[in-house]
Amino acid sequence: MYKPNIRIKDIAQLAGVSEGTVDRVLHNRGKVSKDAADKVLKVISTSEYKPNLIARTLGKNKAYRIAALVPSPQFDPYWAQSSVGLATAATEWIQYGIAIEQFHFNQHDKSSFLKTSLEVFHSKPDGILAAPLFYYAAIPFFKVLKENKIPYVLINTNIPEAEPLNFVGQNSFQSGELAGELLFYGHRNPCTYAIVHIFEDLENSIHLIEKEKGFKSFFANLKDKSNKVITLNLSQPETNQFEQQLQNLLSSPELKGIFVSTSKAFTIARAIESHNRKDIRLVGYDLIEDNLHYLKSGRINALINQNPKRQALVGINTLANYLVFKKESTATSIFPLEIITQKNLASYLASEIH
Amino acid sequence: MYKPNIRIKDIAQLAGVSEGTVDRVLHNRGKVSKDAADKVLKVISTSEYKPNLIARTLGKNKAYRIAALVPSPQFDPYWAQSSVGLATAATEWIQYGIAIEQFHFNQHDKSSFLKTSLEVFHSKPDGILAAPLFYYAAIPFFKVLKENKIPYVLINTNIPEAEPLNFVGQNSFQSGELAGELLFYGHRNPCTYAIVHIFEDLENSIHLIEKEKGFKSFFANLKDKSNKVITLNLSQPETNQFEQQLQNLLSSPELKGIFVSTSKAFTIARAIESHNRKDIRLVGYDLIEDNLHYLKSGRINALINQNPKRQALVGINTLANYLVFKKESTATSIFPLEIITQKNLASYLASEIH
DNA sequence: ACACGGAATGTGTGCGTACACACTGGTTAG
DNA sequence: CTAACCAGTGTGTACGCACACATTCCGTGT
Repeated sequence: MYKPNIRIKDIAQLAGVSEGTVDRVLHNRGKVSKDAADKVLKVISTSEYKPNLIARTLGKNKAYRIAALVPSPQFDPYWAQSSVGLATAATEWIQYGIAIEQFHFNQHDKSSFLKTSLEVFHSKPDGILAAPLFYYAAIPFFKVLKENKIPYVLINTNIPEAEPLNFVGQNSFQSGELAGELLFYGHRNPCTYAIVHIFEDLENSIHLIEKEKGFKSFFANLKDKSNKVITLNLSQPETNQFEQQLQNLLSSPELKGIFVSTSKAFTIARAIESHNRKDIRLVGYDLIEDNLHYLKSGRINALINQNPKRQALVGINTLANYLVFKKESTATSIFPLEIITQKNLASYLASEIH
Repeated sequence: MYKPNIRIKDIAQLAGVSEGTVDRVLHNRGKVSKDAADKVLKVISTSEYKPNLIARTLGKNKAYRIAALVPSPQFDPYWAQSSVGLATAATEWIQYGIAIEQFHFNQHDKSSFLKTSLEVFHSKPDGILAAPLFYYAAIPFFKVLKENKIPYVLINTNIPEAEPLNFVGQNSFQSGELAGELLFYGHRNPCTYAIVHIFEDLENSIHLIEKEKGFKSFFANLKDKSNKVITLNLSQPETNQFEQQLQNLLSSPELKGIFVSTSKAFTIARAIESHNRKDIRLVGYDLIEDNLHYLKSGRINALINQNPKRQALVGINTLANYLVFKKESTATSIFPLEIITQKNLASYLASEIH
């Protein structure tokens, strides 16, 4: 059975006022007497009015611009995938008059982030999607946005005090716990497990610190407390210092598991291979090509998928829904911690959004 | 930069005819002189006209009815989740004039499926979403639908020869392989692994057979061929026969892993507990309450999430997009094989669609 | 008493498409 | 010779909402 939706015209008739008044009440445009507003609200509360989104969009016919403040896709496959997500979102929303412009910054350079964020602001967009990799540097930026009433959505790294329209990403603490579980699963004897950060500005990278906490927490909560967990901050890959640090790490026979906190697990995989340490398990992040190679060969045991593409997509979707349809969003879109192994990799690659 | 789309009005102007004539040409309604048609076609060919879907839909203002042919949600938590997905989709699409009606059948009774499918057909829906659990019984049904040009989408179980608009579900073979991997991971010595079907009409359940094949294939492809794989078709749970069969199975000390092919892993978890076999790993399907209990306690080691809710949602989305916006879909929407463990369960439960 | 201002309310138009309907000019039947 | 017909063409309106603009109403100041 089909129940036609109630329209503004119907509400106006039921409340005994004009369509214009109903419209003002619905959109809080003011200039309505309490008497009239009450009548309208009464009808609305008993009638489950749902605006026809089709008509609304057609009526508006306004062009919105969304700016995306993200690391440059050229130098990091992770952010390349994110960028693809943005492009995908762009094609989906273009018919609703939404244009998405990407602004890229150097993910290892705080000043580049600051400079690009200024550019974003000066372009006066209607909404912003940002990956605020530099925690403390980003806070004033969002304060300004708030003052200028420009809505913004965060991906990848959360900054709760920035109070974004939405945060899209994973729970980093739980992610670290999961990494612990994946490395530990099936082991019986006490061993050493390492968490490795690679060339990161840790002070600004709250989410990496959280991963580390979760990782340590996993082992601390085991009944058997005899496992050892060590932390390592590595230098830039392909430098002498980097090789030296790995040399030290991999010479320990007790070491049975390495957790890489970013998408750079493949660099460690290479080192493990050249040291011929088949007994060491390796867990890292993300379905980027270099990682997949080692996942397939078994040298990486599991990857946790952060799904950068979908993060970008969902982020844009919230923003666009907010702008076009005035749909409020939930405060956070927490993504599941997807475990990728040899045998379910194909299914992830085959699914449309992975 | 924003490039406004060319409209019918613009084409009419460029071709020097009226909007009505352009409309007739666009829709092949005839009653157009060759002269006028040529002018219009010429303009169209050089202008990349894209109809505004919003305006088209608003103009049509047609109500569509989608029928969902799925197992009854009352007797199975898995299908309850699927049903929730349908309800969610319904609220999203109602504003586009799409109504979704659910038709439930008894998942253990082929004749119930046939009877309900007839009801669906007689309700003359504009589109159908079906979970064709009874493979061979379903084929003629889809043949009739094809003849009547009623579009349909399949979820859960694929019937390739039915040529649906879309199939939404997982690759069952890979799913079985993954189960093997999850049970095997970390084991060194040869053991016995069992795949267990619970109270299913196997002959009609192609997807369960596929899971079994995948499971066996995993062990067959290992270098070490000394593992043993056994298959078991159990009776209805909570019967004497069921308990007896489990008694036999669990008395084998070599048995180290059990893979339950459906969402009923919790029934096996109970049995393992009462037999006190801590050395047996257990892998099953789906985030239903009884399973979660045992996953949290560690009695179930991992669950593969089939995501019935999202399957229903995506299925309806393809159908609705096809009906409302004439958007063609991809032939299949393969879902990733999501691995759920103790440590990433929370993240799945927290994410909006799980 | 009248003009004025501002709040409250009503009316009308555009968005782009689809389709019903009206109109035109030329042919044909009565 | 007029009426009927018809292909070809143009016009107008509905779809439901948003928003600009027009109108009404009432109180206040002169």
